[in-house]
Amino acid sequence: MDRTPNAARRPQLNRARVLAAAVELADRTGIEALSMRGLAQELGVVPMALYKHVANKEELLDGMVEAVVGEIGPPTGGADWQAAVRGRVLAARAALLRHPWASRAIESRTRPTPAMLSHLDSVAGLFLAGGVSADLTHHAMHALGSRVWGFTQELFPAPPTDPAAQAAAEAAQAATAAQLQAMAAHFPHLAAIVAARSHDPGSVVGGGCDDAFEFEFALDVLLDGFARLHRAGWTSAH
Amino acid sequence: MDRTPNAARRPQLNRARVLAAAVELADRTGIEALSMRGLAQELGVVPMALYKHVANKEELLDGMVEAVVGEIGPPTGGADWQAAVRGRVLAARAALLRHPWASRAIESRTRPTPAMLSHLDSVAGLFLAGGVSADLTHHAMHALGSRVWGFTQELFPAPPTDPAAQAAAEAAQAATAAQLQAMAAHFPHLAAIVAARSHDPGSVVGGGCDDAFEFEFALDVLLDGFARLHRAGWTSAH
DNA sequence: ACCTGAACACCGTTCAAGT
DNA sequence: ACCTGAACACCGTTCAAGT
Repeated sequence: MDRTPNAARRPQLNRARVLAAAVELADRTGIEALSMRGLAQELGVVPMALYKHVANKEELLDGMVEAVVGEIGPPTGGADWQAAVRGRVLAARAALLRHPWASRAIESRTRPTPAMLSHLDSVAGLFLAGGVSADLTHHAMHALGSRVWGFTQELFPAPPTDPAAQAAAEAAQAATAAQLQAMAAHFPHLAAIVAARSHDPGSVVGGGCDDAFEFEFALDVLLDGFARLHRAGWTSAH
Repeated sequence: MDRTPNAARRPQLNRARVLAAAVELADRTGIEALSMRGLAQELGVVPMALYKHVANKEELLDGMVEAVVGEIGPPTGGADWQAAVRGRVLAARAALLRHPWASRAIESRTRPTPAMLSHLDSVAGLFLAGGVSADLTHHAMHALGSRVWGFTQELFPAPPTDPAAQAAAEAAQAATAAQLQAMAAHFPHLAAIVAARSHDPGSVVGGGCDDAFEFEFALDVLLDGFARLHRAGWTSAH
């Protein structure tokens, strides 16, 4: 058999293989470099062959997000609601850290996918199971925002997800002493708080901060705030 | 004079005119539809003419962000630090709401622009002037994240900034009764908290929530948390 | 049913040439 | 000094054709 040259060396294309290859390619080259044509080439196939398995590029990205969000796995019960939500958010973060492009892909979606809704539903369920009102849970979920996916838009601009460009950006970011002095002159308050940063004296902005610490600090401030409002019987008066 | 046909009807191109036209075009058509070629056409000029005034598209976007962040204006002093920071963040939000594409443009920057650094410096200055330690200020700024620009990645995916696509998305989002029941069956906790939303019973996800309320709710939870840590003499042990 | 080839309507950007 | 024209190396996607 092997009627076509392609079938001789490749298993038949299907949606799962297309999505897996797209995830792998994005892991390797960044989301900006991911194109239908490049993905087709990776699969040893002509670009139009992909369109039998995904309707268009938007649906490809939906499928990739679905795959990553699906990695989060089911919630582990037991703890109080504050610890349970914390654990689930950090599990989402762990999944996203494995795919640096994923936060950008999630941001670019214009509609939630089933796996996204399922994850949100499970987080909401942890609040409600802990006795938090639907009203407070609703506003708490909004306040978490993209933090329920394990990321947030950071204070300083994000480095590109393309690994090569990322290395270049980090090299460019290593500030000289002169640049540091110029910054201190123009932005004295920033210079003061940058001096108070947790780690890594080698870089000035963007790098040099402990991402995990900052993420958990903010998460805990929010969760403590929610707990306080819950204990006080808070309701939005609407 | 009027040597060229173009000079007869248009003032000479310069960086400010290019940036102003880009901002206006993005306001009207969305950031996704903004192209160097489209912008050139808007200005009655050939695409390559733009490259005398901006190095490339990235620098064009830098300039646009610079323009919007520059609209925030200088801080108003007087109040306690918590109110001062709150006011400044809401001023940033007001500027960004005038340009729906601006949050996406800020997200896409890989390096802070001078106006961005200046705004960050002014916010840091408000904390420090209120007696908050550089250490706590640093982590508080990280916790605010993109909220210092007046936006955050919301829980549900963002509608496209292109006004036409936005209208289409909203129409598609108006859920039928059947869809609502299906959602309640699959995602019971989401259904429960959506039912507790502030406003607008006509839509199910994404719409239907009071953006201003959610933004200020989260901002106040964070600011209250920072104030509490400040009063308790909190330090990160590093 | 699935893949291919050629084509269309776009991009950002370079280079050499005009005035 | 500033703008133009033609070209290059890309995009996503359509349509009609192959097997």
